[in-house]
Amino acid sequence: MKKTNIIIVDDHLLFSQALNGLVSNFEEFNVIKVLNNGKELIDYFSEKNQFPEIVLMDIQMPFVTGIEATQWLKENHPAIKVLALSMECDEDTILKMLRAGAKGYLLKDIHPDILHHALKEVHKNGFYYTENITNTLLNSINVQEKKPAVHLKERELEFLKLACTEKTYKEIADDMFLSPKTIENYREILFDKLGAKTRIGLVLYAIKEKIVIL
Amino acid sequence: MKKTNIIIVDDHLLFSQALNGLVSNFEEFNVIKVLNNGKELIDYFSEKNQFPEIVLMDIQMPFVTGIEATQWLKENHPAIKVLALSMECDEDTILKMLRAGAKGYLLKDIHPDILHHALKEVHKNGFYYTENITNTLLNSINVQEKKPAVHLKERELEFLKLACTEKTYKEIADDMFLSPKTIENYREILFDKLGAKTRIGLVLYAIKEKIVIL
DNA sequence: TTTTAAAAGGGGAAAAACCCCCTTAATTTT
DNA sequence: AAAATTAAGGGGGTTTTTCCCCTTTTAAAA
Repeated sequence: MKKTNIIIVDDHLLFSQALNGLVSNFEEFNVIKVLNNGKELIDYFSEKNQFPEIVLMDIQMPFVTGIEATQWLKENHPAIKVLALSMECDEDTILKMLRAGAKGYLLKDIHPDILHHALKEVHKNGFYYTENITNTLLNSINVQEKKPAVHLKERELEFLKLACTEKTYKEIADDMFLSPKTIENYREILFDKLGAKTRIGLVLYAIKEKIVIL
Repeated sequence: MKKTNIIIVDDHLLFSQALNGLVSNFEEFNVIKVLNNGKELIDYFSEKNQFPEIVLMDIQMPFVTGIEATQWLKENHPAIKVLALSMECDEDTILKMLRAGAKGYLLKDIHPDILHHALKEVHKNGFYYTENITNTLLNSINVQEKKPAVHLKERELEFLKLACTEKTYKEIADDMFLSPKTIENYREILFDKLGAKTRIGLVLYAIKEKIVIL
């Protein structure tokens, strides 16, 4: 029986080697390469090398993070399935990874049997999602409890939304029937409240907090 | 043992009555009311009536749909759990319902035992999500397909990502080991390619196309 | 090998964004 | 009624961005 090929990407050598030994013992799987970071992964694929079916991907890595590498794989080798393997369990990281296209997300302290099962599932069904992940997804969809630390007033919100367009402040002032100087005031207030230093910062905040939806 | 109170909301009288009989036979549950549509549900809650723990909610209904009613419940009686019961299985409807706060989603042609199990789960854990639902959620998050009509080169992409930060072009130039004037070139090229007029436009494009993930 | 195209860099100027500190009027709090 | 807060507006400055048109270097194609 042909084994399913796997690549491991992790910058902790000790861990990645241990993982290598572990996975190599699973009879259905075969580790064809162990890489140290996302950069190496991209390099590996850029050369004409043997392609894996599954990549076991760490998240925090130097140069190119697991999130970026996963995104790159999604765009360049969409058939390859990424199973994230991380020590982070914060919602934000999980979501970013899933959005980047990961087919599963495991914590590093799980039992080897779980890993084995997850690998088989990913190979068979194309994904493996634990209850934990499902909950995270649902939390992210049921926004409600996400309390913005800062409370924005109506007019500030209005300005913020307009700041997320290509209008100049002068044009925004016209739209809001205010003087450009007043708009400058709103800008400074929001810089302060949101911890931004430039208009780009305002835009990033507004999108992140879903104040504007793209 | 105190039974868990349930309200059924469905405009198909034949079905809602049959469901009533069915659920009333589950020993842990008790149907306290059968309503015909979302409007009646809101009215019911607006009077001082006995509150249920769980609402079995149909989706397409006249006057106020199941989605609207669920949203209303989330805002006004967040402790009450909604289990959606529908004939629709299209992704969009499921997502809307989940976003409105439904704790589960079942198709009407399931086996009564599944309904029983789902009700117990919802009561115990607060939710019941089938694999189908999980997949829908993930599909909605992995919206891959839409390839940008424009092809961006590696370096342009790199610049674009950096443009989505609060760095000045000068700082971006340093990061990319290029002269600020070269960066200006990239900017102009991207303005042209992406139809942007300002840096804000670049940011909006990059986020929309998931070139940067927030 | 010439031609062509892409990548990198530049001058100069206008517009927009950013910064700090300040005033006035209205509203709210105390 | 006095004090504090908020909304609106401003002066005058620096920095950054935007714009247009141009040169050099490098790489690829004919």
